[in-house]
Amino acid sequence: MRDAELSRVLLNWYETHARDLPWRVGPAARAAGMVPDLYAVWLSEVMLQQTTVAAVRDYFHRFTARWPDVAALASAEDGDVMGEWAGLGYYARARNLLKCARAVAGDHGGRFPDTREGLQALPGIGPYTAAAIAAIAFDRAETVVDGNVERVMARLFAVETPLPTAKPELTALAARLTPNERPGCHAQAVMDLGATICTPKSPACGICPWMGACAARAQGIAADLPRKLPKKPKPTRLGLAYIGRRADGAWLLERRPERGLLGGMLGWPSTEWAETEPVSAPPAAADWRPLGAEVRHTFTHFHLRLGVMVADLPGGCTPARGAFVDRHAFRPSDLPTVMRKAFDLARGAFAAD
DNA sequence: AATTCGTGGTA
DNA sequence: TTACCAAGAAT
Repeated sequence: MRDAELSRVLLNWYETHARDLPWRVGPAARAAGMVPDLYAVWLSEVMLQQTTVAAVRDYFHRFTARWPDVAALASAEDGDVMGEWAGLGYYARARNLLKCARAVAGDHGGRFPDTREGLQALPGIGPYTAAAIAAIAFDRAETVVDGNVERVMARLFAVETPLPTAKPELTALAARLTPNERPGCHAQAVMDLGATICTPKSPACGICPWMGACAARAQGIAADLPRKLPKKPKPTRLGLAYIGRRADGAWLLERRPERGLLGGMLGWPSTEWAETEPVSAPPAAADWRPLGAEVRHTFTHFHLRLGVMVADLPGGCTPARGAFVDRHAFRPSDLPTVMRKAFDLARGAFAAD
């Protein structure tokens, strides 16, 4: 099958199998002249970086309900945006989201650039996201290469070179298939194919529109591709978190530094997380007592075993670190997951109010 | 160029 | 329980 033929077959499949997503204008509506909302496309693409559709859905609805457009988001408080992002992970995305919104509102007259190059100059928009927005929102013939596309191309053309070495080769193959007609639908079609048919494990080759053309399928190695370089083992780090409540019910919390792990997020004051036994570092003088249990949490590159210390803090308490958050202002949902897990473990240790 | 950066679902 | 994986970007 020629490249143009492959693209046509895929687009036909997409007409009837496109997933219905909140931020998407489907192929029928698009053919009728509907255009996706640029803000929705940008927001969803950033949220979808290394994140599943299922995890993104509710966050997308909450963000768009609270901040309906880029101007509203640009005017938001940092802490509100970080709190709304809490639990979704990769928090640099939220910091860059705000930087990007403010750059668009301030430097670009409230309009996103309409080219891949212009988009990629913005914070948090890399090669994938720039191409995706250009293709989906502006219907430009840009080649979108995400994990789905890499997998689909590796199988369709039986590329046995392991990732990430194979990335340039897979990008070139994907570019070959990018049509000048309806490139936005094409980009979403390849990704939908990867997400629903050409899945990482046990791909549904039997119902794949590209079954007849797939080289890996012909060789019986579809499920073995793409090959990947072995990854490094994750070490285990140890730490202690301090969860303190003042007599009036206020909680002692700390805004984490902008850079690094959980950067910009609210959290419990804590020791360093290292592979050695943590050195005690209570944020305020009090009778800290250990909980009987610890939080186990796995980050991208290490496992964490987080011990939890709790204390009732006196009314006139002046902490060395962190600040008190009023009991009514504190929302556990503002915390990143590891901190919320610690709170869930500890809350029973405090007297009910 | 290699590291860093989250989380929840799944086998 | 463990390891793998997902619409990657920044440094």
